[in-house]
Amino acid sequence: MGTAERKAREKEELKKLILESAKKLFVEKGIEQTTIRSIADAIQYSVGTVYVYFRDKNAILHALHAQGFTALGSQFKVLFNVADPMERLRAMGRVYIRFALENPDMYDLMFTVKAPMEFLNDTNEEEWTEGKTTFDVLKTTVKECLEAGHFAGHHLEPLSFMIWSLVHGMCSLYIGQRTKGVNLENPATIVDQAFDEFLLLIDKP
Amino acid sequence: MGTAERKAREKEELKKLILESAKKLFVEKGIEQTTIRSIADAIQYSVGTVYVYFRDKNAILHALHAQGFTALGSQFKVLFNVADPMERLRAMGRVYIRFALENPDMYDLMFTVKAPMEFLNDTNEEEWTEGKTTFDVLKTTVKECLEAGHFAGHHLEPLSFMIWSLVHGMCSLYIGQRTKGVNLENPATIVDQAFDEFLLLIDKP
DNA sequence: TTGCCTTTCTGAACAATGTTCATTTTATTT
DNA sequence: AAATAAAATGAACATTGTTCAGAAAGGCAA
Repeated sequence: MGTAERKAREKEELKKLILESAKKLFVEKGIEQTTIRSIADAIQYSVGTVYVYFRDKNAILHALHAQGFTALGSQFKVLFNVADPMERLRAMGRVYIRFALENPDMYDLMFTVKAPMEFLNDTNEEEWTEGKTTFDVLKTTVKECLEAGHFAGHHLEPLSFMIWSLVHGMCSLYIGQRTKGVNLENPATIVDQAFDEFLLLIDKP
Repeated sequence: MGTAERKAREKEELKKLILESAKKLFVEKGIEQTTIRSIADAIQYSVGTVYVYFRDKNAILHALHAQGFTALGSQFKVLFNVADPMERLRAMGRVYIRFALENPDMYDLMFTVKAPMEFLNDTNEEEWTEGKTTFDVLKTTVKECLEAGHFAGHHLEPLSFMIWSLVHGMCSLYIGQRTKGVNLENPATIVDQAFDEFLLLIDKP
């Protein structure tokens, strides 16, 4: 019987369709406008059908947030063509910042919105795989830096977390409109300027 | 006529009462449970009355967020008894982190929730006074550090923003449950450990 | 084809929320 | 005591996520 197989495929495709539609709405109109009804409207199915394929809205937002990590991760992968770990680390920072500022809503979903994490809690998942994987990429590079003699006296995990926190903090404050109090000549580049300060700090010795 | 005066005072007091009740609910039950109805219930007035004193929920949340900045600011003030600017800078970091971890919901409201900023936008306010004032306190200390010969080659504003971003990033990721991917011996102290790494970085001669 | 069963889909209905505003209640002034 | 002003009310509305009994569609055996 190829029927069961076909049905499974159709199910999978409808799930994909829901997700595509959700993503389109999310990117175009933001998280607020991405309602279950608007998704259902867009794919021309009823509200109830959406709930057949996703247990709740958190599940949809978690799936979207995972897509964000895939996108960011594939950008990071490219950077492993850079042999020098310090140079790669700098490039990762730039890429991260660019990604955040070009996709603010997606960035919010990945790193600040509660929904994706609530989904993990609700499904009793211990680990935040998406974040862990991406963080491991950073750690790998930091580790190579340490092995190359940089960051003498530092420790891998907390140092990596510190670096991540730094770039995240800048992006988070900027996207969250918390940079109004920081008066610069060119406020639009505050994040890049601050990152330069960090590079200056770690390049010193 | 002392009537008008008394009325004004009564109005002010009811406004305060609403805010106190809102804060209590906010601290005890979090932002989600702080609904207009629950506030109205708590002060034994009707829903409509709340709207007589606050244009909308954003206005209430903005007022609460301002209280948070007052609290944090008064903790910072104490630190100006520390003469050495570098030591004061370190202490500010500790105080900031402690404040964030001890008042996660308030911290969220101050630095990540959109509502307070939307209130500013809606009321056509250009500046984010609360944030600016607190950031100025940091800048003052960083400036003194620069004048004392530390951070050679750095620039005040972006350097200050970088430091703020660093501590904010750590707190933000921790509170937002994004530290699940960072496996440490003692995960509860990840923020402090990462801050130590930062201190190690800036203390290098 | 017909009738039965399973799967899929539907959309009305519910609860919770922010918000509004015509009406009522209370207070003040004349 | 009446008239006026101010303050408070709460029913009603729109919008959300969510549920679930029933309808529709699809597959399968007689």
